Amino acid sequence: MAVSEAEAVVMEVLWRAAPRSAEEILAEVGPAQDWQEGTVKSLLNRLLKKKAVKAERDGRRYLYTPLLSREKYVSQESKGLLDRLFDGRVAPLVAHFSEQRKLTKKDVAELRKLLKELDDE
Amino acid sequence: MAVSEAEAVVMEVLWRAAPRSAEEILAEVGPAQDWQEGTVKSLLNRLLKKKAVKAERDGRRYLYTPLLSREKYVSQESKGLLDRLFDGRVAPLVAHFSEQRKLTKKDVAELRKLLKELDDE
DNA sequence: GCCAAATATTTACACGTGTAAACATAATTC
DNA sequence: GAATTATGTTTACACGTGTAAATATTTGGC
Repeated sequence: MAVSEAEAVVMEVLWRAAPRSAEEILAEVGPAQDWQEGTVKSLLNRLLKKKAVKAERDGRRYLYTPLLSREKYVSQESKGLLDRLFDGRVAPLVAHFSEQRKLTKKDVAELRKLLKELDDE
Repeated sequence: MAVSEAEAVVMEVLWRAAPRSAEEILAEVGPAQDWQEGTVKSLLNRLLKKKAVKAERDGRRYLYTPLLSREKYVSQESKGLLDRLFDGRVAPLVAHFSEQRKLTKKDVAELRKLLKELDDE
């Protein structure tokens, strides 16, 4: 089953650094999300059930570590969107952002570089 | 409230051509989705409630027309993904697909062209 | 050894979603 | 005009999600 959006917030914390305890996760995410301890615990337990994280006892608490990699998660999410909305093709996606004026100068520069590098292969 | 995934399937049909009746929508989508009539009706009613479509009577049935444009929907979805996973920036997204070898030759050619056109502005 | 603090586990609850069955109503056909 | 057909409307139900309260358990401190 898929990792939900709230669960992904917890995963992001763990992807930044792991292993971590529920308390540490709350400390990092609490301010932004305004969550209670119980909320984080529930999310962690659901992530455990989904095998997206594992837990190991550390004294009286657990430390959580991702089993699902960010790369894999990002791939799934991105591919989903691409397939659903852009017929699986990248260029139309970029064209869309271009039309929406969502390409920054930095984006354009980086895309140029990226394409150039593709040449050299 | 957001248009859900099953609802979006119905929207796609209406975006291809509208107005359309529930029956027509089912005919187009049924084979792929294996839905019953009632399912389509429910989805249409939810879309009505969300103001994503409007309905006008046509004899004994209704004809449905999108109120939410595909452009707008695609923008919302795309921006959501971009913000959640790529810090709102397009180049890293494309880099991701590049690393995953998801860029076809056609994509690359189109991206080149797109960048060239951005030059001429 | 008992209490309080820290932590985990269980249970909850409202809402959205996917999926339709059941029911209502209106028009059509015989 | 009664039965059938087409269509819409209401209700349902299981599951996931966001959010947590309630409860249980462990353990460190006295």
